Amino acid sequence: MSKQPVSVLTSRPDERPSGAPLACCAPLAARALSTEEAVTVAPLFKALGDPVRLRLMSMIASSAEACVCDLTDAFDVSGPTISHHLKVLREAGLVDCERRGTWVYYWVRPQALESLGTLLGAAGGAAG
Amino acid sequence: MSKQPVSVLTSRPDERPSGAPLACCAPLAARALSTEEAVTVAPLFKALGDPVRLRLMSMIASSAEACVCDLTDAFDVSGPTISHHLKVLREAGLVDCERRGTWVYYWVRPQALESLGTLLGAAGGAAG
DNA sequence: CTCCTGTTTCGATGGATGTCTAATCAGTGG
DNA sequence: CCACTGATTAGACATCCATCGAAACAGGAG
Repeated sequence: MSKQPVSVLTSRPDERPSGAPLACCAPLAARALSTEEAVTVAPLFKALGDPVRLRLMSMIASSAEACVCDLTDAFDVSGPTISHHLKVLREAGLVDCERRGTWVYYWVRPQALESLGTLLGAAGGAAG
Repeated sequence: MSKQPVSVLTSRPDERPSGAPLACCAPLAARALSTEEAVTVAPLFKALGDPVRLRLMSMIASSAEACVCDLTDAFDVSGPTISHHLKVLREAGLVDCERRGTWVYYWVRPQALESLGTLLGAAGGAAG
Protein backbone atom coordinates (compact mmCIF):
# COMPACT_ATOMS: atom_id res chain seq x y z
CA MET A 1 0.00 0.00 0.00
CA SER A 2 2.76 2.37 -0.74
CA LYS A 3 1.71 5.17 -2.91
CA GLN A 4 1.77 8.87 -2.77
CA PRO A 5 -1.42 10.07 -1.23
CA VAL A 6 -2.91 13.26 -2.49
CA SER A 7 -3.25 14.32 1.07
CA VAL A 8 -6.73 15.58 0.64
CA LEU A 9 -7.26 14.52 4.18
CA THR A 10 -3.74 14.54 5.49
CA SER A 11 -3.89 17.45 7.81
CA ARG A 12 -0.75 18.43 9.56
CA PRO A 13 -0.62 18.09 13.29
CA ASP A 14 -1.75 21.42 14.47
CA GLU A 15 0.29 22.72 17.31
CA ARG A 16 -1.83 22.41 20.36
CA PRO A 17 -1.36 23.46 23.93
CA SER A 18 -0.13 20.30 25.48
CA GLY A 19 -0.45 19.57 29.12
CA ALA A 20 -3.93 18.17 29.32
CA PRO A 21 -3.78 14.50 30.22
CA LEU A 22 -7.26 14.05 28.90
CA ALA A 23 -8.61 14.61 25.46
CA CYS A 24 -7.22 17.30 23.32
CA CYS A 25 -9.84 19.78 22.42
CA ALA A 26 -10.00 20.34 18.72
CA PRO A 27 -13.40 19.46 17.35
CA LEU A 28 -13.34 16.24 15.44
CA ALA A 29 -14.31 17.86 12.20
CA ALA A 30 -11.70 20.58 12.40
CA ARG A 31 -8.70 18.43 11.67
CA ALA A 32 -7.61 14.83 11.72
CA LEU A 33 -6.38 13.43 14.99
CA SER A 34 -2.83 12.22 15.23
CA THR A 35 -2.17 8.63 16.17
CA GLU A 36 -1.10 9.71 19.63
CA GLU A 37 -4.21 11.76 20.15
CA ALA A 38 -6.41 8.93 18.99
CA VAL A 39 -4.67 6.51 21.33
CA THR A 40 -5.24 8.96 24.17
CA VAL A 41 -8.87 9.74 23.49
CA ALA A 42 -10.20 6.40 22.28
CA PRO A 43 -10.15 4.78 25.74
CA LEU A 44 -12.57 7.43 26.96
CA PHE A 45 -15.06 6.52 24.27
CA LYS A 46 -14.39 2.88 24.91
CA ALA A 47 -15.22 3.34 28.56
CA LEU A 48 -18.60 4.78 27.57
CA GLY A 49 -19.11 2.08 24.98
CA ASP A 50 -20.76 -0.37 27.32
CA PRO A 51 -24.47 0.02 28.15
CA VAL A 52 -23.95 -0.64 31.84
CA ARG A 53 -21.10 1.86 32.09
CA LEU A 54 -22.94 4.47 30.05
CA ARG A 55 -25.93 4.20 32.32
CA LEU A 56 -23.73 4.24 35.40
CA MET A 57 -22.16 7.38 34.04
CA SER A 58 -25.51 9.03 33.44
CA MET A 59 -26.74 8.08 36.90
CA ILE A 60 -23.65 9.52 38.50
CA ALA A 61 -23.78 12.62 36.32
CA SER A 62 -27.43 13.32 36.92
CA SER A 63 -26.87 13.84 40.62
CA ALA A 64 -24.07 15.43 42.54
CA GLU A 65 -22.82 12.06 43.65
CA ALA A 66 -24.04 8.51 43.76
CA CYS A 67 -23.67 5.72 46.29
CA VAL A 68 -22.52 2.37 44.96
CA CYS A 69 -25.36 0.71 46.83
CA ASP A 70 -27.92 2.68 44.84
CA LEU A 71 -26.11 2.10 41.58
CA THR A 72 -25.95 -1.63 42.14
CA ASP A 73 -29.67 -1.78 42.85
CA ALA A 74 -30.46 -0.27 39.48
CA PHE A 75 -28.92 -3.11 37.49
CA ASP A 76 -29.51 -6.78 37.04
CA VAL A 77 -25.84 -7.66 37.12
CA SER A 78 -23.92 -8.68 40.21
CA GLY A 79 -22.16 -6.38 42.63
CA PRO A 80 -18.68 -7.33 41.52
CA THR A 81 -19.63 -6.56 37.95
CA ILE A 82 -20.77 -3.06 38.89
CA SER A 83 -17.57 -2.62 40.83
CA HIS A 84 -15.61 -3.67 37.79
CA HIS A 85 -17.38 -1.18 35.55
CA LEU A 86 -16.89 1.59 38.06
CA LYS A 87 -13.21 0.78 38.10
CA VAL A 88 -13.07 1.08 34.33
CA LEU A 89 -14.73 4.49 34.49
CA ARG A 90 -12.37 5.49 37.26
CA GLU A 91 -9.24 4.42 35.39
CA ALA A 92 -10.47 6.27 32.33
CA GLY A 93 -10.56 9.42 34.43
CA LEU A 94 -14.28 9.88 33.96
CA VAL A 95 -15.27 9.54 37.59
CA ASP A 96 -13.72 9.67 41.02
CA CYS A 97 -14.79 8.18 44.30
CA GLU A 98 -14.43 8.40 48.03
CA ARG A 99 -15.33 6.13 50.91
CA ARG A 100 -17.36 7.67 53.68
CA GLY A 101 -17.88 5.18 56.43
CA THR A 102 -19.55 2.10 55.13
CA TRP A 103 -20.50 3.46 51.73
CA VAL A 104 -18.53 4.58 48.68
CA TYR A 105 -19.66 7.58 46.67
CA TYR A 106 -18.87 8.33 43.04
CA TRP A 107 -19.00 11.62 41.15
CA VAL A 108 -18.19 12.78 37.64
CA ARG A 109 -14.97 14.51 36.74
CA PRO A 110 -16.43 17.26 34.54
CA GLN A 111 -13.22 17.87 32.65
CA ALA A 112 -13.36 14.51 30.95
CA LEU A 113 -16.88 14.78 29.62
CA GLU A 114 -16.18 18.33 28.60
CA SER A 115 -13.22 17.27 26.51
CA LEU A 116 -15.21 14.63 24.71
CA GLY A 117 -18.10 17.00 24.18
CA THR A 118 -15.84 19.55 22.63
CA LEU A 119 -14.24 16.92 20.48
CA LEU A 120 -17.61 15.97 19.09
CA GLY A 121 -18.38 19.58 18.34
CA ALA A 122 -20.96 20.11 21.02
CA ALA A 123 -19.74 23.56 21.83
CA GLY A 124 -22.96 25.32 22.53
CA GLY A 125 -25.13 22.74 20.93
CA ALA A 126 -26.59 21.61 24.17
CA ALA A 127 -30.21 22.45 24.51
CA GLY A 128 -31.88 21.87 27.80
CA MET B 1 0.74 12.55 -7.60
CA SER B 2 -2.91 12.83 -8.04
CA LYS B 3 -4.13 9.33 -7.67
CA GLN B 4 -7.68 10.41 -7.41
CA PRO B 5 -8.69 11.59 -10.84
CA VAL B 6 -11.92 13.33 -10.16
CA SER B 7 -14.24 10.66 -11.37
CA VAL B 8 -17.22 12.16 -12.95
CA LEU B 9 -18.77 8.85 -13.63
CA THR B 10 -21.09 8.07 -10.83
CA SER B 11 -22.30 4.59 -10.40
CA ARG B 12 -25.33 3.77 -8.41
CA PRO B 13 -24.98 4.53 -4.78
CA ASP B 14 -24.36 1.56 -2.63
CA GLU B 15 -27.75 1.76 -1.09
CA ARG B 16 -27.42 -0.55 1.78
CA PRO B 17 -29.74 -0.28 4.70
CA SER B 18 -27.61 0.84 7.54
CA GLY B 19 -30.31 0.16 10.01
CA ALA B 20 -28.63 1.74 12.94
CA PRO B 21 -30.93 3.65 15.18
CA LEU B 22 -29.26 6.87 16.08
CA ALA B 23 -28.94 8.25 19.53
CA CYS B 24 -31.76 9.86 21.27
CA CYS B 25 -30.83 13.18 22.72
CA ALA B 26 -31.24 13.35 26.44
CA PRO B 27 -28.29 15.19 27.98
CA LEU B 28 -26.26 12.92 30.12
CA ALA B 29 -26.41 15.05 33.23
CA ALA B 30 -30.05 15.99 32.94
CA ARG B 31 -31.37 12.61 33.90
CA ALA B 32 -30.28 9.02 34.04
CA LEU B 33 -30.52 7.08 30.82
CA SER B 34 -32.91 4.20 30.66
CA THR B 35 -31.58 0.75 29.90
CA GLU B 36 -32.98 0.97 26.40
CA GLU B 37 -31.40 4.33 25.77
CA ALA B 38 -28.05 3.10 27.04
CA VAL B 39 -28.27 0.04 24.83
CA THR B 40 -29.01 2.29 21.88
CA VAL B 41 -26.31 4.87 22.47
CA ALA B 42 -23.47 2.77 23.82
CA PRO B 43 -22.63 1.17 20.45
CA LEU B 44 -21.91 4.63 19.05
CA PHE B 45 -19.34 5.26 21.75
CA LYS B 46 -18.04 1.78 21.33
CA ALA B 47 -17.49 2.39 17.65
CA LEU B 48 -15.36 5.41 18.52
CA GLY B 49 -13.53 3.48 21.22
CA ASP B 50 -10.82 2.13 18.97
CA PRO B 51 -7.86 4.36 18.07
CA VAL B 52 -7.94 3.36 14.43
CA ARG B 53 -11.65 3.98 14.11
CA LEU B 54 -11.47 7.27 15.99
CA ARG B 55 -8.74 8.48 13.70
CA LEU B 56 -10.62 7.24 10.65
CA MET B 57 -13.62 9.16 11.89
CA SER B 58 -11.63 12.33 12.38
CA MET B 59 -10.06 12.02 8.96
CA ILE B 60 -13.42 11.54 7.32
CA ALA B 61 -14.97 14.33 9.35
CA SER B 62 -12.22 16.84 8.67
CA SER B 63 -12.91 16.83 4.97
CA ALA B 64 -16.08 16.65 2.99
CA GLU B 65 -15.39 13.08 2.06
CA ALA B 66 -12.50 10.68 2.10
CA CYS B 67 -11.32 8.01 -0.30
CA VAL B 68 -10.59 4.62 1.23
CA CYS B 69 -7.29 4.55 -0.59
CA ASP B 70 -6.07 7.63 1.27
CA LEU B 71 -7.41 6.37 4.57
CA THR B 72 -5.60 3.08 4.16
CA ASP B 73 -2.35 4.85 3.42
CA ALA B 74 -2.49 6.70 6.71
CA PHE B 75 -2.33 3.56 8.85
CA ASP B 76 0.06 0.74 9.42
CA VAL B 77 -2.62 -1.91 9.42
CA SER B 78 -3.71 -3.89 6.40
CA GLY B 79 -6.38 -2.90 3.92
CA PRO B 80 -8.91 -5.47 5.10
CA THR B 81 -8.50 -4.22 8.64
CA ILE B 82 -9.32 -0.68 7.55
CA SER B 83 -12.27 -2.04 5.63
CA HIS B 84 -13.42 -3.85 8.74
CA HIS B 85 -13.22 -0.71 10.86
CA LEU B 86 -15.06 1.30 8.24
CA LYS B 87 -17.77 -1.30 8.28
CA VAL B 88 -18.09 -0.95 12.04
CA LEU B 89 -18.44 2.82 11.69
CA ARG B 90 -20.96 2.31 8.92
CA GLU B 91 -23.07 -0.14 10.89
CA ALA B 92 -23.01 2.22 13.83
CA GLY B 93 -24.57 4.83 11.58
CA LEU B 94 -21.65 7.20 11.96
CA VAL B 95 -20.58 7.27 8.33
CA ASP B 96 -21.93 6.40 4.94
CA CYS B 97 -20.21 5.56 1.71
CA GLU B 98 -20.57 5.45 -2.02
CA ARG B 99 -18.60 3.85 -4.80
CA ARG B 100 -17.61 6.12 -7.65
CA GLY B 101 -15.87 4.17 -10.31
CA THR B 102 -12.85 2.45 -8.89
CA TRP B 103 -12.83 4.22 -5.56
CA VAL B 104 -15.11 4.26 -2.56
CA TYR B 105 -15.71 7.48 -0.69
CA TYR B 106 -16.81 7.88 2.92
CA TRP B 107 -18.45 10.82 4.63
CA VAL B 108 -19.79 11.54 8.09
CA ARG B 109 -23.45 11.36 8.94
CA PRO B 110 -23.66 14.58 10.96
CA GLN B 111 -26.73 13.54 12.90
CA ALA B 112 -24.86 10.84 14.74
CA LEU B 113 -22.01 13.00 15.95
CA GLU B 114 -24.46 15.71 16.81
CA SER B 115 -26.42 13.38 19.04
CA LEU B 116 -23.35 12.26 20.90
CA GLY B 117 -22.08 15.81 21.15
CA THR B 118 -25.31 16.99 22.67
CA LEU B 119 -25.30 14.11 25.06
CA LEU B 120 -21.81 14.92 26.26
CA GLY B 121 -21.81 18.66 25.78
CA ALA B 122 -24.83 19.21 27.90
CA ALA B 123 -23.38 17.00 30.56
CA GLY B 124 -20.04 18.71 30.63
CA GLY B 125 -21.56 22.14 30.58
CA ALA B 126 -24.09 21.41 33.24
CA ALA B 127 -21.69 19.67 35.55
CA GLY B 128 -19.01 22.26 35.13
C1' DC C 1 -13.30 -9.67 69.50
C1' DT C 2 -17.02 -11.41 66.58
C1' DC C 3 -20.63 -10.86 63.48
C1' DC C 4 -22.80 -8.39 59.75
C1' DT C 5 -23.06 -5.47 55.66
C1' DG C 6 -21.04 -2.93 51.82
C1' DT C 7 -17.42 -2.94 48.39
C1' DT C 8 -13.51 -4.58 46.00
C1' DT C 9 -10.35 -8.11 44.27
C1' DC C 10 -9.36 -12.75 42.46
C1' DG C 11 -9.84 -16.58 39.12
C1' DA C 12 -12.32 -18.66 35.71
C1' DT C 13 -15.00 -18.76 31.44
C1' DG C 14 -17.70 -17.97 27.25
C1' DG C 15 -18.13 -14.63 23.88
C1' DA C 16 -16.63 -10.52 21.40
C1' DT C 17 -12.87 -8.06 18.96
C1' DG C 18 -8.73 -6.67 16.16
C1' DT C 19 -5.68 -8.40 13.05
C1' DC C 20 -3.90 -11.10 9.45
C1' DT C 21 -3.78 -13.82 4.80
C1' DA C 22 -6.29 -15.64 1.03
C1' DA C 23 -10.10 -15.30 -1.78
C1' DT C 24 -13.78 -12.69 -3.97
C1' DC C 25 -16.19 -8.74 -5.80
C1' DA C 26 -16.17 -4.23 -8.58
C1' DG C 27 -14.32 -1.30 -12.39
C1' DT C 28 -10.88 0.26 -15.77
C1' DG C 29 -8.42 -0.54 -19.67
C1' DG C 30 -5.84 -3.20 -23.11
C1' DC D 1 -11.97 -11.72 -23.32
C1' DC D 2 -8.07 -11.05 -19.80
C1' DA D 3 -4.97 -8.41 -16.78
C1' DC D 4 -4.64 -5.07 -13.25
C1' DT D 5 -5.97 -2.21 -9.22
C1' DG D 6 -9.08 -0.95 -5.39
C1' DA D 7 -12.12 -2.62 -1.82
C1' DT D 8 -14.69 -6.03 0.69
C1' DT D 9 -15.56 -10.64 2.49
C1' DA D 10 -14.30 -15.15 4.54
C1' DG D 11 -11.81 -17.82 7.69
C1' DA D 12 -8.46 -18.27 11.33
C1' DC D 13 -6.22 -16.95 15.46
C1' DA D 14 -4.67 -14.55 19.64
C1' DT D 15 -6.23 -11.38 22.73
C1' DC D 16 -9.48 -8.73 25.27
C1' DC D 17 -13.74 -8.22 27.90
C1' DA D 18 -18.17 -8.73 30.54
C1' DT D 19 -19.76 -11.61 33.77
C1' DC D 20 -19.99 -14.67 37.56
C1' DG D 21 -18.99 -16.95 42.34
C1' DA D 22 -15.81 -17.07 46.02
C1' DA D 23 -12.79 -14.74 48.83
C1' DA D 24 -10.74 -10.67 50.87
C1' DC D 25 -10.98 -6.01 52.62
C1' DA D 26 -13.31 -1.97 55.28
C1' DG D 27 -16.16 -0.27 58.65
C1' DG D 28 -20.11 -0.32 62.11
C1' DA D 29 -22.66 -2.63 65.91
C1' DG D 30 -23.28 -5.82 69.61
